[in-house]
Amino acid sequence: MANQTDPRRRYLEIATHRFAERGFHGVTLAALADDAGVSKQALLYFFPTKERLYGEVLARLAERLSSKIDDIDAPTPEQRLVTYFEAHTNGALSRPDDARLVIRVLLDTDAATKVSPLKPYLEKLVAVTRETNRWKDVSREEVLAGLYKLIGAIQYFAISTPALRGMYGTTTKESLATHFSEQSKAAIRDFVDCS
Amino acid sequence: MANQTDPRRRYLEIATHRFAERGFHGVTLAALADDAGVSKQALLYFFPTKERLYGEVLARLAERLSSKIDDIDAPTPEQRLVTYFEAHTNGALSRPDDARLVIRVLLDTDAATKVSPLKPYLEKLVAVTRETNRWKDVSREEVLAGLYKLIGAIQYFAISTPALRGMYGTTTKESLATHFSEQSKAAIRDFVDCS
DNA sequence: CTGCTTCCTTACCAAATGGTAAGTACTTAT
DNA sequence: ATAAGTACTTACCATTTGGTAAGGAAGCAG
Repeated sequence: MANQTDPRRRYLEIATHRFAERGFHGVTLAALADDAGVSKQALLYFFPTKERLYGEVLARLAERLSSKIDDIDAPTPEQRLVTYFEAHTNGALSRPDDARLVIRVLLDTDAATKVSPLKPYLEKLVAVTRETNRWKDVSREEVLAGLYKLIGAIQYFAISTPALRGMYGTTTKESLATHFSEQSKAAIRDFVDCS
Repeated sequence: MANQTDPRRRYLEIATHRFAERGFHGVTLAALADDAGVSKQALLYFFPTKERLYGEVLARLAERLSSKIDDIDAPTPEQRLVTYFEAHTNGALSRPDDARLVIRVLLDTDAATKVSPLKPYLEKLVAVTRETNRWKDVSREEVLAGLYKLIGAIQYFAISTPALRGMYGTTTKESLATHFSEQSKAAIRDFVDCS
């Protein structure tokens, strides 16, 4: 596996997990190095600064988000959307790192930031959605608002799972996740072809 | 106004804003002191550590969240819910500090954290919801999952507004907010009395 | 006037943090 | 055999960080 042979990539994966978990300011180079079992300078050999390392983590995130839309192979736009959203829901609930990173990016982005790593992903989602019959003639803004309502709920729940486990225990959290998953799938179908 | 006479409270309000904006690790005591126009030690006079200051910020947040449910005066549980959610949507979109704080708490809470400042708020929401006819005989888990879907979308959009303004400009962001607000209100009514 | 409380100041400090400099072991190409 | 590149290491450093110590001005009670 590449983890064993490509140190640069390995460090990026460790950093992705930690930044997702604790945010940019909550992570130190020393902690990352410790995670990887190397010295700080092993990281600085590949990434000149902490900011640049974080930047690469976000660039890879953007790439993953976009490619998960592109890689879907389904005959109709409607099926593409449903397939994507269901996969996204399952993925976010079982491995919430990307959802956490996305939300951290949104939290840390102020109005002065003109370029966001999330923009291509959002644009792509809007484009795919507007290929469906239901959303064909709807304004970009209205489509994006609808997408936000759907994705927002999923992302929000996904990042809450550790907190829910802490508050209610594992079994209750599992039950919540099951209910949420079902309700989300209904919402997805509703989004794609209702009314 | 109390801002002029009660320095402790004034510091708490400044801290609330900054912690919402940048997170616990993204804020330094020196920056807060600078915001307030005093020295670091002015803050440490009232709050022994940064952690305790943050703890008080979160305690006040929890108090605000709960009281916003309690303070609503409406004849039926259904109306209470609709009133609450619509006020919450408007509030979150116009002043997203609390939404940001809530999401930061969720992000920073791991499964080991048994006590969350958000728990009383969630419990209260579940209780009010289960007073309605629609949710009367539904399990707590299913109710909470439904609430999450509704609130999650609103919170997620609320914290995104600066990023959306940065990506698309003020006018598009306003248009998005209007569409989102409308769609949310429909979802609220749907949640309370549909099917 | 004195003593007490409130709210703040300057001076200081140890630890942590991001980052630089210089050197080293191992592999690969010539 | 040697030069060059890869992937590190230890040693070090300036700055920032949360926090301590000590003291002082303003208001107010006796």
